Amino acid sequence: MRIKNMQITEQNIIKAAWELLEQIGIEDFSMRKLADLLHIQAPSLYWHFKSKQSLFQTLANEVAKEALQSAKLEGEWEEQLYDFVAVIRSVIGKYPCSAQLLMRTVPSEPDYLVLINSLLQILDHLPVSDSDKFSSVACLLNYVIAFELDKYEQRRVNAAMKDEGDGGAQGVFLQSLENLSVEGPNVVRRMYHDHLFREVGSDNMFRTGLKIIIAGISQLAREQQL
Amino acid sequence: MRIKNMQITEQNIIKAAWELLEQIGIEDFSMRKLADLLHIQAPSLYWHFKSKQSLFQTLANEVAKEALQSAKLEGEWEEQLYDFVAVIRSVIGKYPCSAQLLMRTVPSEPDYLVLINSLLQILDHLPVSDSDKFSSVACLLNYVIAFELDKYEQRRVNAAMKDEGDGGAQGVFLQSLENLSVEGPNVVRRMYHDHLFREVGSDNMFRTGLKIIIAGISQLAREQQL
DNA sequence: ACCTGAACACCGTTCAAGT
DNA sequence: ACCTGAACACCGTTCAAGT
Repeated sequence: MRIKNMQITEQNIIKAAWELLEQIGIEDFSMRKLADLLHIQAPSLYWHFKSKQSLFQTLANEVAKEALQSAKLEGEWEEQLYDFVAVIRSVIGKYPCSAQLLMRTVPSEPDYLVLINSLLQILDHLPVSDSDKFSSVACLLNYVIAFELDKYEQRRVNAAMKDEGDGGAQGVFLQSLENLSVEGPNVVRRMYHDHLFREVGSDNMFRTGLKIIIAGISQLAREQQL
Repeated sequence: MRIKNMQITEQNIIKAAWELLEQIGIEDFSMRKLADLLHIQAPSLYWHFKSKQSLFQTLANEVAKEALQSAKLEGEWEEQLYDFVAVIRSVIGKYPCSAQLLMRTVPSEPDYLVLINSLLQILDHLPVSDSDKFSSVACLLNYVIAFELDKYEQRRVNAAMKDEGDGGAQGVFLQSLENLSVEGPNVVRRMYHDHLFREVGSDNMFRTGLKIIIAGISQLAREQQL
């Protein structure tokens, strides 16, 4: 007996799934817990989605869809690319665990394909081979997904190390940081002491990486033109 | 009773783990199956490794260690970077599922830190901020890991779609490819028809992406110098 | 020091049966 | 058409007990 006789539809399964991802993360996400949240039994979910994987695919596709809707394509191709990827990032930031979902999803869902197509369109007039365009788009997409993934991992690790003493993972990390047997300067340690690790996932770092890739694509086009 | 009285050591647990990853992939990897392969009971593994995650961390660290050993640092910084990342890629290709292992591992293991340090050292003399150096290295590392990950996914999906008719995932994919409701040219479809998707994971694509990022870093340094 | 047996608290998924 | 109960074949991990 369901509370308030609420209808179980694909749409509110999806809504509950986002909620659950928000609450417990993707590692602990289970079909049983999702069913609990909806006040139904776990096997019922399988009438609406043929597997957990296909539910995840649907969620990933929703992210792609929203990114597409939020995109505004204006200005030069560099600007278009920059803004589009920034939009993708903000959408990934909005939906919990969406970077992981996109990462483990093969881009076969329709909206994901349209997203890739839109990125390819921006580059289509550049004087480079199709193969190079493809590489460029893959590079950009991987970048934004991996960036948000790292951020998530960083937060998770920080949270886990929060209440530990010197014997914990934090202590081990600091120790190996100090004792790195490297020839030449211990650059990592220097950066750690400059609190640079706190910047992981920051807007500033995001922009830098994105600028690197776009400048690289630009250079590729320049070389072809000769 | 173990065959041939073989000693169970961390080293041969690790060896067996690589074997198991090779045989069944990371999705189906389990501590019980690993124990079977070693002819011991699953709980015995927990005397040597405190968790599955820590075993995976150790494996990831081995990959970093080998990449470090294989690296030869010669030439200009662009060349050093290019060669180093290429070496990392070849090592990832050698160890089964190592891209996934690196992806889900936070770089706290010593050799992984040394690896990052080595990459940072290559950039250390460039006239850019520490933050930019850090972004650059993160960009490169994410690139090579994501590249090999995509390749693995692509193979997995292709294998799964192998023996399916029009009704299967392949049919669905082709259909949505044809029917993409896009404004402007369907670039994705064009590329598919040019067999460009088969190139995913190719050496050629790898080089292109790597060149893009390194050219981008180069540009960053040039801008700072003014 | 190193290993096992039994158990705990979970999974994803299937399927006959219910309404 | 949509949902449930019971079950299958698994997981990771703990822990008292054995040698």
